[in-house]
Amino acid sequence: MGRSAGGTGVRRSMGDAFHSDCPARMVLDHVTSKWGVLILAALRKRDLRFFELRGRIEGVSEKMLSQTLRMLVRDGLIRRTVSPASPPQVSYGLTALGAALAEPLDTLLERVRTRARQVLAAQRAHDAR
Amino acid sequence: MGRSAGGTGVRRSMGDAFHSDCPARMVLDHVTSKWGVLILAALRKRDLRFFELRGRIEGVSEKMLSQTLRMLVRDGLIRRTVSPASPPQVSYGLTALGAALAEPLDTLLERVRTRARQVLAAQRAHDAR
DNA sequence: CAGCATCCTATTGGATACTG
DNA sequence: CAGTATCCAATAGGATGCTG
Repeated sequence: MGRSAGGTGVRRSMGDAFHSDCPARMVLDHVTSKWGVLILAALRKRDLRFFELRGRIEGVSEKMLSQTLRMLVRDGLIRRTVSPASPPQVSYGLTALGAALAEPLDTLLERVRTRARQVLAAQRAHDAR
Repeated sequence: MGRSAGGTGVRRSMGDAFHSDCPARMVLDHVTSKWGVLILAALRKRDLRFFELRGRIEGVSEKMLSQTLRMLVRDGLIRRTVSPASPPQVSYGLTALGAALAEPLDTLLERVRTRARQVLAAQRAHDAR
């Protein structure tokens, strides 16, 4: 059966889909979400503003950027700071909690980058049969 | 523009959606996929058979397990070994390439586990407003 | 045991347009 | 600049049933 009748109406925002039981699984999904990884890794070097993030993370839409940012801020992994100015200035940075998770993610990212070609080669070899 | 006309018929299996340009992004998505993380981390200790993986990774369906496994094998991150026996015996293990990526993933997983409660607390604090 | 095929829904996420 | 809202398409992924 499952939620054949559309569920009992629980309608949370994002990523809380079915983690009511295992919190770790929820955090993992937030953190390894398509844009979450890239955002967390990008913020390791220094705090960044919205448009800086958008520029650094290729292919992200404003919608997904703000949506993911909101989620990670709620999770306490990212801190949002607003400086009162005429052109609004908002910057995002890692909290201690966020930094602890961003570190292995950044390591992963580096390793993925240096090995992407090998994976491509493996795929071609595999498909050759 | 984009794929308004349904694309030119390119129909690959999984995860290759729109990574024709950036291989690293594709690898990242495979590796941080919902079940990919868990599979890679689970195989760090030792090789496991299909049913062992299914047992260790709570909530995974056979479909997603075999689908993700197939993808990771194609990527050259996981090695699939078949022992000829009357009840078929297939075991999965990390390749050197897979191990390099599984390590930071496992670190991430550990950190997520120990910090899940803090995230939950942050969410509650955030929602209180 | 170790899977694959089919059917179907929920979630992801892109495009576009608008706001403080 | 820093978003939000709406609409819509693609995909992830669960349920179920079958096979070597």
